[in-house]
Amino acid sequence: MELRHLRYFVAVAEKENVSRAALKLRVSQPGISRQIRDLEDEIGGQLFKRSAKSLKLTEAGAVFLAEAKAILLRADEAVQAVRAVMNGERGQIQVGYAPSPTVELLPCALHAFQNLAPDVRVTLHDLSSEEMLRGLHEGKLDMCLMVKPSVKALRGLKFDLLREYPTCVAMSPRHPLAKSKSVSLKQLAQEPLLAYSRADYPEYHVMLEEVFRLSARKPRVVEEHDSASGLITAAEIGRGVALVPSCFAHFTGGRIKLRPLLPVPAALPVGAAYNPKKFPVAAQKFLQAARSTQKP
Amino acid sequence: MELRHLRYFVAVAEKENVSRAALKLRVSQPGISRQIRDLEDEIGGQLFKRSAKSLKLTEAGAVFLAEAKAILLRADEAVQAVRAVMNGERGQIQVGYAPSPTVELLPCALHAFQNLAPDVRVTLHDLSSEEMLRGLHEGKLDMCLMVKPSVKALRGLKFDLLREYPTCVAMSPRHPLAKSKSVSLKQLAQEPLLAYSRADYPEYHVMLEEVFRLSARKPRVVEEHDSASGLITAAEIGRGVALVPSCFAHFTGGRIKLRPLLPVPAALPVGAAYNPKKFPVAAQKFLQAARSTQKP
DNA sequence: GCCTCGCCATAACTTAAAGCTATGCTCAAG
DNA sequence: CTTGAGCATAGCTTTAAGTTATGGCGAGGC
Repeated sequence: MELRHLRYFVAVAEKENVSRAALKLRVSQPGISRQIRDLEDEIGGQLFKRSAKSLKLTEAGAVFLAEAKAILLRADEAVQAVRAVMNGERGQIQVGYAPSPTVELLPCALHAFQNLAPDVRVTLHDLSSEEMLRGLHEGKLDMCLMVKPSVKALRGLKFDLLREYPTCVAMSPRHPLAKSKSVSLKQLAQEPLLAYSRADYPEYHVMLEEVFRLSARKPRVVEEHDSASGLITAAEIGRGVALVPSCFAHFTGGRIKLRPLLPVPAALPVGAAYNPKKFPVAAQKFLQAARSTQKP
Repeated sequence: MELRHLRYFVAVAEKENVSRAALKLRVSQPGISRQIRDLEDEIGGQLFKRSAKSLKLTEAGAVFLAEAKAILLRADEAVQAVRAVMNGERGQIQVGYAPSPTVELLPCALHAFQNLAPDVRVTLHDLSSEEMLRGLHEGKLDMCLMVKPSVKALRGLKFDLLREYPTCVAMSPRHPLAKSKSVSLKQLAQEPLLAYSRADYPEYHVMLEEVFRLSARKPRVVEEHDSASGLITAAEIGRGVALVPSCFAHFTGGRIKLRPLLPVPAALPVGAAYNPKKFPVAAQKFLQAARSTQKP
C-alpha cells in the first residue's frame, strides 16, 4: 500500500465517481480503477459497493476513508514540520554563556529570539571559556555568548562582537570616591584593589597591567576572588575597589557604585562565538536576534 | 512522497547504514540510496549527515523519523481496523424489534452478542412489523427481532425461528382460576375476555378465532387495548382475562398470573428477519449469537 | 605512508508497475 | 429499444523502481 492508493481512494470516495476523481487527479479513469482494485485486494475486501452508475462506500470503506484522510494529513504535517526545522523555525539549539559578562546581552538576545523563532527551544549552558570553545569544536554547542577569546584560542571558530563594556571602578556607595563623577588612574592607584584570582582569570590580570602601565604606582591588590559575586560583595562591604566592566551594573543593583575610570581603558568585548562548519539555521537566527538588540 | 520512502527512511535511520537497511528490506543498496535522495529532494533538505563510513540523522531527520514511524503505524492500524469491520468484529448494525414478543429474547441475544463482538455497536429501533419489513427491504435495517410475518409479507426476506411461546391465559392473582394449574377452553369461554384492538392487531384476532374454533361458545371480548401494557393492567385489576404468549411473564412480574390453556393452542413464533441480499457479517454474527442463546 | 576494507554514490541497464487508449458491459432514463 | 453515463478489462506505452557494476572516500591496519 502506498500513499497514492490513499489519495486515489479519498478522491473517489468523496466524488463517489471514478471518472470525476480521475479528472481531478489528472490521470486516466482506468488507472484509478486499477489502483482501487489493488487496494481492495490488499485489504482483502470491498471498499465500495459498485452499481452501474456510481459507487458508494461500504461500511468498511467509510471507516477507511476517515483513516486515509488522517494519514494523508499527517504526512503533510510531517513534511511541514521537517521543513520548519530546516528553516530554523523549530527545533533546539545549545547555547553556552559566561554569566557575568552576558548579564545584559543574554536576556536581550533571548527575548529577541523568542519573537523571531518562538518554536525553537534554547538550552543554556553556564560554562567556562575553555568548555565553550571545546563544545563548539566538538559540535555539542551551537553558539556561545562570551568574552572575545584570543585569536589563537578560536582555532577556526568565528567570533561576532555584540557589546563593548568600558572598564569601571566598583566601590561601596559609602566610599568617598562614590561622590565624584569619575575616578582618575592616580586616585585608583591609592586604593586597595580587589581582583579576580590570577589562576582562574589570567586575562583579567593582563588587563590590570595594561591599565596601570600609565601609572607611576603599581596596583595594590589586597584580595583575589574566583567569582564576580565574591568580588562585588567584597567591594560592597568596603574591603577595597575593583575594576569591572560596566555591564555589572545590571546585577549589582544599588549594592555598589560604578564610576568611569580616566583615562578610559580598553573596553571588554563580548559577543557570540560559533563554528562556521556546523552552524544550524536556528543558531544563525539566534545570532541575528542578538545582533538586532540595541547596543546600549 | 510514498509510504515506500518512509519505510526505507526508517530502516536506514534505525540502522544508520544504507547497506544493512537494504539487506533487511530485501532490495539493493543503490535502490535505497536513490529513494532517500528523492525524499530529501522533495522535502528540500538533508535528513542525514553523510560521512564516508556511515550516515547519521540531522535534527530535521530525527523529527522526520518520529513522524514517519507514526505514519506507518497509523497506516497499519487503519488496515487492521478496516479488516475488523469486514469481519464483523467492529462497526454498527441497525436492529429493529417488537418490544413485547422479544422481551425475553432480545436481552439474551444482546448479551451473547456483546461477548461475541464487543466492538460492534447495536442500534435498536422499536418499530411496528410493517416498518421493520420496509426497513429491511430498503436496507435501513440489518435485522429484526419480531413475530414471524406471513410468507407473503416477507417478499424475499428470510426468517429464522428462535423462540416459540405457548399462548397462556393471563389474569389477576386474586382471580379464582389463578388457583388451578391450567385453564380449559371451556373455563376460558366463560370469562370476560381482554384483547388487542382488531384494527392494530388483526393477527391476534385470527389467533383468537383459531383457539375458539374448538369451543361451543364464542369468546366474549369486553375490552380492546392497543398495547401490551394496557392489556396487562386491565387483567391486573380484574376486568377480565387475556390470551398472551408465555414470554409476557418476563415483564409482568407478580402483577398477573399466567396459566397454560388446554388444549395447548399454536405457539407464538418469534425470531429474526433479515434481507439475505444485504446481510452484513456483523449482523450475521448477531443472528449467530441470538441462536446460541438457550431456548428456555 | 600505503594498502585494504567497508560503505556510499553514480551510471547504465532491466524490470515491474503505473498510466494511457480503446473498447466492452451494465444499468437507468428517455 | 435506444442512448448514454460510467465502471471494468485488455493491450500497449512510459515512468520509475530496482539491479549490477563501478568509482571514490575515509578509517584502520601493516
